[in-house]
Amino acid sequence: MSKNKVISPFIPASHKHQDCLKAAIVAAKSHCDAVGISLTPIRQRVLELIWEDHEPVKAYDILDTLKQSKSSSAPPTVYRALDFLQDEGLVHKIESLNAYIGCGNPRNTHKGQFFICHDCGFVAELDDDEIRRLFQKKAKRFGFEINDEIVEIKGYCQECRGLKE
Amino acid sequence: MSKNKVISPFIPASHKHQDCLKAAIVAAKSHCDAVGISLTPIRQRVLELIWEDHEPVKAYDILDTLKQSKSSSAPPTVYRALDFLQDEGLVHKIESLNAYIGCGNPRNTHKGQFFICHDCGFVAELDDDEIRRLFQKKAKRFGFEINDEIVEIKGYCQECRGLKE
DNA sequence: TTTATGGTGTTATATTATAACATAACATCC
DNA sequence: GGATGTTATGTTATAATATAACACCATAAA
Repeated sequence: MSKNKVISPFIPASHKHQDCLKAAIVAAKSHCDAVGISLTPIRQRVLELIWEDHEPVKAYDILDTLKQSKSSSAPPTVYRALDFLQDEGLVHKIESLNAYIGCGNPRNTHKGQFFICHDCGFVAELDDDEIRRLFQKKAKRFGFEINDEIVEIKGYCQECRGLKE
Repeated sequence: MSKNKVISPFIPASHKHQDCLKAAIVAAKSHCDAVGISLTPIRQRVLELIWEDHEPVKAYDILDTLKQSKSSSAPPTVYRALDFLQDEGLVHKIESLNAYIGCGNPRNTHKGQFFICHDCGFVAELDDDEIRRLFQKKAKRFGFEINDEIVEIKGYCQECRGLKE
């Protein structure tokens, strides 16, 4: 089966984001139930904070927020939750920003392709086999066996480009 | 003009690396001369250290080496040199490794696509328009304007795959 | 009841990168 | 020649990101 999915599109800043967040939590819960692992309160809270917006979130920003309600929070609190969420495909790290973004399509293995707007910070995620096939084609030429891919494309989303005109 | 260049291929570990290093320094000097900027001793030394190998090099490893011959070296010494070298396209940062790799094809603007071997650490660099065109095609669908791309593909090079059999 | 296991608490530290200000060396130009 | 500008470097401090190591506690399995 070939995937050319848009996992997270760019959506108008005006959208009702509460729905995105709720859907993400529901999906996360059902994923964890299905796999038999536990979305503990800390992990769920971290995931919620990451889904506060469609922008990548920094680990220490998460920590600052956690501390407000739970003074025992420390860097390992956040990084452990992030590790868990990343392992489960609920969150991806944007390497070039040292920041973390929610994924609405939890599957253990996939790595997305990210489009990141410089202006609004929104991130769109694709899960696109056409891109992967092209990488495979390139790799094959010199006998390289791919097992991980990082694709982070920066620029300006449609909405922000409109504002600039 | 369409580019489908292999900027740095995977080459046998047995190759005569001194030649790679020399060529890189010559290319860097002529680039800097042409552009009218100065490859100072510090900058050249940092570039040489990065070209010690075809593996990405960490900033603080560079610093440790610099300190051996020049005790005044400090983090800014290295990061300033790295900034200069990156601006000139002489060095690229591998975001997912927080490490820096030499580029034998200095041009101010380009960003390569990197293939990184998990085993030997070698990095191959492409400068490939077919990949860029595919990104453009994807971006166009949702009105995204690309101005920067990060592509870091991990896996196993031919030589290391051979060793594993 | 013991023994694993998974999750969290806690302290400390490692790693990566930048801010801010001072100084030096050299060029230009009145 | 002296003022000024520019580029590069020196120096100290600190910010930002991430992990190590060990203690503790609950719950499940044996």
